[in-house]
Amino acid sequence: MAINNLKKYIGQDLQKLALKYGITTYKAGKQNKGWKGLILEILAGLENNISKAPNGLSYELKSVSSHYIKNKLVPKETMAITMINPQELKAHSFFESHCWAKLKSLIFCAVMWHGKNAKTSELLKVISLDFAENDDLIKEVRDDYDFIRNKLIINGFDALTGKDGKWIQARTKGIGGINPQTGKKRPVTRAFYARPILIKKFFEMAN
DNA sequence: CCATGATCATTA
DNA sequence: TAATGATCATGG
Repeated sequence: MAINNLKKYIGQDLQKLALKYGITTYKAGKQNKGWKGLILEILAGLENNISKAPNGLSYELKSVSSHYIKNKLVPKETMAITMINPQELKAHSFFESHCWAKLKSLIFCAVMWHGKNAKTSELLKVISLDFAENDDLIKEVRDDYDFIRNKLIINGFDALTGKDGKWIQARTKGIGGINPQTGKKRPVTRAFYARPILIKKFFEMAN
């Protein structure tokens, strides 16, 4: 079980493990922002399949930067869920979506946040969550999804913003910057993100 | 190029 | 300072 594999590493410095498995954490003064996620996938026994969604398995592995405030674990940031494909978003309802497939069964890792550009990070906590289609929380998340979906259908992809949604949002997520080959700006893409209050809920549910 | 792994940096 | 938008490395 992946959970137990991960729990063995609680309290350890993930950077040392990343080094051991040959994962780049920094390069030319910039951080590989995904390194924590990659090392956790290896530690869980997932064979680091970077390919598309279903991870090949029945759950989704996520991590989030957190810190302790008065002995309580508090998420610092939002969490990326999955990319938005405009065609698929139009065609699929929430429970048919990739977004739901990833959310309904996930393993959630809290990692220590040591400030911006910190090179070290310990694994704090590993929890697993399973949702049902009739959970109250899921119904509200579905409402957010439907809102975003309707906006896409009516106003188009460009009308979406990160402001929409109570629990989840449609934020920009892409490689960014300028394409050195063409000199043009790279296309803007979006992804579903879980807002911090949703992550807090996850922590509460695990208690 | 695009999707995956998220965090960084600027705005409001 | 919270929230939104921009950005980085990797691999198929």
